Amino acid sequence: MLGNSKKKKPNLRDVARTAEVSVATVSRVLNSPDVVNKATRDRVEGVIAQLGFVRSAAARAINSGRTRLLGALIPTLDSDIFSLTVNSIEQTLVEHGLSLIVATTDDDPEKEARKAQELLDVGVEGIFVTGVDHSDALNDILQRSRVPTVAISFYDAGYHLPTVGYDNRVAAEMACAHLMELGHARVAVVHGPLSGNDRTQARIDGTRAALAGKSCRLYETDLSVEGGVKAVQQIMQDTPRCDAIFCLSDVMAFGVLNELLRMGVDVPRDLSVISIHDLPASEYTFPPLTTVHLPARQMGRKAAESLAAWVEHDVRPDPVHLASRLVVRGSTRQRS
Amino acid sequence: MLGNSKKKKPNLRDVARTAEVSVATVSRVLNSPDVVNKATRDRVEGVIAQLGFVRSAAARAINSGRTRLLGALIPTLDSDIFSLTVNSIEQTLVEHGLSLIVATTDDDPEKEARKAQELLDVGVEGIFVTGVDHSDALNDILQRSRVPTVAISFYDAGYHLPTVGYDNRVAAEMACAHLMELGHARVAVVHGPLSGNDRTQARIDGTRAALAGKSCRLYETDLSVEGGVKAVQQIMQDTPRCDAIFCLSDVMAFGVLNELLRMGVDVPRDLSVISIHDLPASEYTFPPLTTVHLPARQMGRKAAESLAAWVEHDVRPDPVHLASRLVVRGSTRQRS
DNA sequence: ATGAAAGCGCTAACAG
DNA sequence: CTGTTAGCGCTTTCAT
Repeated sequence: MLGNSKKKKPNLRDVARTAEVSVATVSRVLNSPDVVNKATRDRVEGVIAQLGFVRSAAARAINSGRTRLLGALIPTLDSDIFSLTVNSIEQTLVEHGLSLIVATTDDDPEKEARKAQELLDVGVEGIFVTGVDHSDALNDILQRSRVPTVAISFYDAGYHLPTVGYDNRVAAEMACAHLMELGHARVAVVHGPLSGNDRTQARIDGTRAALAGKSCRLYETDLSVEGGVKAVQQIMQDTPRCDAIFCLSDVMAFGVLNELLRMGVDVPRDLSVISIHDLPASEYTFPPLTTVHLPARQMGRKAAESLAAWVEHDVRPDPVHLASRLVVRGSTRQRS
Repeated sequence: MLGNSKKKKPNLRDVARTAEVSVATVSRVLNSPDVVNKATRDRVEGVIAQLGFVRSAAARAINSGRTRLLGALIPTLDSDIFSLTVNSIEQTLVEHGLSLIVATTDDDPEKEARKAQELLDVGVEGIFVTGVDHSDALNDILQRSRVPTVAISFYDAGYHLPTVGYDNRVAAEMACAHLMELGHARVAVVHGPLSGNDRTQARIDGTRAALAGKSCRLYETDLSVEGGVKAVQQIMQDTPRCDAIFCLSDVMAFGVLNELLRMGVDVPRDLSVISIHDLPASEYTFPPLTTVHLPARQMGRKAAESLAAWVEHDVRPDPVHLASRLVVRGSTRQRS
């Protein structure tokens, strides 16, 4: 119980005084201990421990010009869609001695711009943004601050910021190709909200292109398990005779699968279900979900490495394309 | 395109110089605009915009002694278990003008202590820790830094830190009580790793107490959907005649339900399945999962409000108990 | 209403 | 090896 509860936090000078050395010496035992006489060092370290001294991050930052803080603008952490990636980003950044501030945007461009400014205000040295479709406000803020920024979840080599992500359009095309191979002609496409979500838009574009000529009907719903459930109810009412349901995200597919089960529709006998994402749970649904694998964790790692390098060594990273691949499991089968 | 790409970031002095005023005036237009002559203010604001000046967070922090940064030590963001809470914490903190740094610990006490130190090093003013069982190292660090800290996911009024959470033991008891009401006597308990996880331990304690006298067998597995799948395989081999499976977290229950389905075991006819958590997906499993609702989002909000108040107004918050409640859905039924 | 100047806590020359 | 001292960028009296 050394807690001098009431006293203010001790600073470098306090330590120096009670250790009877100069502030420079204290600073040295903190930053390059080996340069300091063992005896003095021990004494100083003793005092530091005794006083419970902690260097002020602010003061360090002001001198070094570095905060070692990075910020991430993420739509939401409310589903596995982004939290896997954020988890991976954080773990990778630690290896570089960097910390991560998360800011959720709910796919609202205005909120995104506001939070970007807040991130800059707290002094982040780099930012992760999600997707490539942003408000002018955000682009302005990013441009004038000149803070290294990488865009994730979307690969686009021509984008003005380095992107680290997958080709959402191609992912959709892969799923559609599989559906067509299986002979499915009438497909219901279940997707989340379009506003502020370029990933969804790209997937829809890919779907439209791949399914050209076939009967394809779009169902917009919440990007959630519940959204999938609702979509199925709608679909069975509108298009009971479709061959397949294509969900633009596994999260909705979970709801679709379960609701179909509840309704007594046999997947894949009566209907194929396919999706995009391949979340950890997708391998264990009933039936196991056929889906296009998007390497969310790997994306987090790559993005973190790219931004870390940019921030640390001032090298603007090249865009990184992460290949997606179709994982055929039990929820799709040849049309009978 | 005002981007003087090569130049260094402008500072207060630069602004003052080009606006032909003193630094004090610039500082004023930034902090108390109304005190400054409209004309001067406009001019200064113009220069600020023109130069793309952004105040240094570090310098502000050094003066105010505030960083407006909070840190959260979270086991993982790899499942909905904590990401819902983190999402909610972040959203609440924004309302208080605070930012959140996330640090994942993988339920590893050592890593937790290390990350706590890192959080302090970057200057957080407050910390969220998960659970109440921590290494001495962490407790030391927390104590000497005297940084406001609240513990979440676990309610314990007697803990040395304010807790905001549920009574994990009671949650388990509620589930068991339901099972007993239904006449189930042989239950298989599926739980995640115990090491470093006091929530799990408390739930097991509650289970043991509530099920005293009944046949109850424990199955430890990964805290994941896959973990649930594996556990079922084990259970069906060991204890094929059990009446019920009690999962200590919904995440595992998802796997249990799906694997049972795959095996052709009818839930709830052949077997009841019950769990703890009530994640967004739990309402839509097949059959819908009977589970003890843990208000994860509300916990995030409460915890954030508590810590924000502590940090801002120096009022140590009281512990907050969040009631859990049994949500009976379709996965349990009277033993026949 | 505005300016001059003294710090805030620390790092980094530069001397000894 | 250790001390002196000049900043870092900004806020904040205290004058004017």
